[in-house]
Amino acid sequence: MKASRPTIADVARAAGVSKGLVSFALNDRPGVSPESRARILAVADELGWSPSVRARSLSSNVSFAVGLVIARDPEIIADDSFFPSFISGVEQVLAPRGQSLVLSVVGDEHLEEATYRRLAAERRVDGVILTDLRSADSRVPLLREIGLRAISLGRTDVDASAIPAVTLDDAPAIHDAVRHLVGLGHTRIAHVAGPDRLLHAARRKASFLHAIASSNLATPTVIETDFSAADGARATAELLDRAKRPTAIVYANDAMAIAGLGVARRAGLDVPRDLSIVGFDDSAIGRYIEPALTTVATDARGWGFTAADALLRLVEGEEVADIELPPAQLVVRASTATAPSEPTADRRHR
Amino acid sequence: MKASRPTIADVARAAGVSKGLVSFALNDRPGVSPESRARILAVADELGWSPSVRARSLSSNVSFAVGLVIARDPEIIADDSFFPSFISGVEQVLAPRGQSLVLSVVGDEHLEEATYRRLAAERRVDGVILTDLRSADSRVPLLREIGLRAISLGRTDVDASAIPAVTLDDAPAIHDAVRHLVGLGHTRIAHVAGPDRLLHAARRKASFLHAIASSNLATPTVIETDFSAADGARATAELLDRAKRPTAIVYANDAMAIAGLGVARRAGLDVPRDLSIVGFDDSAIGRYIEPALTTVATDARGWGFTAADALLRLVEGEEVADIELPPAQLVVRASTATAPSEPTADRRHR
DNA sequence: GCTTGTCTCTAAACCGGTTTAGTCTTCGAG
DNA sequence: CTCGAAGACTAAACCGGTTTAGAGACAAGC
Repeated sequence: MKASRPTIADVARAAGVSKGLVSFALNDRPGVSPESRARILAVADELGWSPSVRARSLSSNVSFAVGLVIARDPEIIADDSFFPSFISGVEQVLAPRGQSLVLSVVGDEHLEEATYRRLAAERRVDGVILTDLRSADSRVPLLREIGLRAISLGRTDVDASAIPAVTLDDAPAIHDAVRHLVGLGHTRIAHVAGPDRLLHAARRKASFLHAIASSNLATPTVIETDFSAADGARATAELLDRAKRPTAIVYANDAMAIAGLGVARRAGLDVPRDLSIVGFDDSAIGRYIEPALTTVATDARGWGFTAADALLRLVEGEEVADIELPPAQLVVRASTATAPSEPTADRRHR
Repeated sequence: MKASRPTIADVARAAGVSKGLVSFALNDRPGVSPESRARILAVADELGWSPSVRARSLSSNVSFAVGLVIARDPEIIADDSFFPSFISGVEQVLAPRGQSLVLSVVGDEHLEEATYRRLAAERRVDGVILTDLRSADSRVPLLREIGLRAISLGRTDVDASAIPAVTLDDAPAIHDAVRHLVGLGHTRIAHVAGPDRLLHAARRKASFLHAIASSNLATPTVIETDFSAADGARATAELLDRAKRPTAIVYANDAMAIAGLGVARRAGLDVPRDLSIVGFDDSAIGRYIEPALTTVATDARGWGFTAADALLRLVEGEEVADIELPPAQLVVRASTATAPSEPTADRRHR
């Protein structure tokens, strides 16, 4: 009539063996006779024994959990469909392996370092997944200092060998997007980019600029944003206000593209007749708005899956090499069309 | 030159006292002279000591973590802006108190029970926050069975006293929305509801029906969905296909409202001239689309904050009573307007 | 002077596992 | 027949904290 759950000692007593042997048997380690092993497992099962992570963590110096620290304004996370999909991919790996995900959302980057330090000091997690890499990211030396293993989404520019990366190449899709627009006759194509300090945002921007250059177009306008719908709207308004406004805009995420579409419409423009719009993310909403959003699909779920799997392998001591996922794909829908003939350029404003 | 971090024993040795006394001093417990306490704290600080949650958890039988299990398809979470805001509110309470959030995204409800059981069996968390309550929710008896403390978002219909609830009343805002539409001359107002088995979705539907009834309108059409943008689009198409199509639609979330707007547009309708649309969530994107979405704002962040705070108090043994948050608020923007005069009802379809 | 009580502190048990050192059998090789 | 090695198993240490029982010092009360 024990109130609390059975411990390994209870199992040992019931099976008539020592604690140590039970531990061996339960962990599939050699040195246990087949009969004893079977009996121990049977008894453990009968008693409804299950291991206490607490005890196991303490003695084996392993947390059986991985961390994910997201340093973004919650509103921006909400606008972005990346994280939910990403996290579900991570879970898909963790759950069957008995691991947990410790999530921290820290709002601003100043609390970030403290959060990683706490995770490491308290030994809450065995490793972390690094997202939203920044240029000269201070987390790379920080993680080394506090001895926390990590996998990064995209390669860091600090010390590429320090942290294994799972990469997903945006460039081909962005080139395709620009080529697609150029093919439709667009020559003034602008880019509403993410924060320049975020490597992936910078990389998308660079890919964009490169694609424009290789199409022999003039240097385009690029406006930097914080990835929020609000900032996407502001950037769009700014672009449309220009004397020679762009006839196409490539956004760094769907939320901004959708907000931009709203702004364009309010400015009296028809999308895609007067303005073509390309998003990035392939969010569900983009498929249903009118016009349906031409966008770039990245496999966020697969990214989470792969990163989590790599991290667990890393934590278990395996050497993990960088992993390259299939590149992002351009999805052409209805928000892009033939460029307007020149005169149209003045139908703007009110 | 110790490689690993200092333990309480190191501090004790350095301060010339016993382990036990160090523990007392660090936990602000009586029975330590002021001088000893000061010295111990100074030494601990100097050595850079920080507690190991692992050890602390094992000996004190407390996990210092709370769980959140989300049983939804990841795509639906991505469409929904609730969880990111909610989680950031939760973090705001947890982080300063040294607690962690263990997140599980389980995709479908069948894995849910196993997840809770695992969380409890492994003693990963001290309590959980229950979201997306269902009618006759099996988690209520389950949590009792496995002895996991919990706070629920909204009151359960199983045994209201079993789990303290943090409630946020949608009804006034939904009544306001209906009144607002009725005031604009609408008489055929439909509702695109969430899954009926979700209590909050059912409650929103009930509020809607009640508001319609008290406005003396005929029983309206209600279509049930799974909350996804895709299903919102389907429901909208179905509504617009009816002989007597509604002139206004109240959606159970913004994602569906936005998808519905796209469908309406594709059907050749102008929003809000031919069809008024009301969302629910006050997502950022809704503010920027054209027309800007009339919607209902709920304080997801505050909900997370309050629920997490209540849960921690509960875990510490305090009696926690139900907490009622300020009700949701209708936000009128541009997607609602005067009802079209009757003939308009036939401009639909292609 | 002796008891009682309070304060400060130590030693040791404890939480529930893992791991190491070492004992006891058994069996094959020489 | 003896020795060595392998296999099965036990006892005990250990992880890093918390908590309890109790020791010693000292002051107050009778």
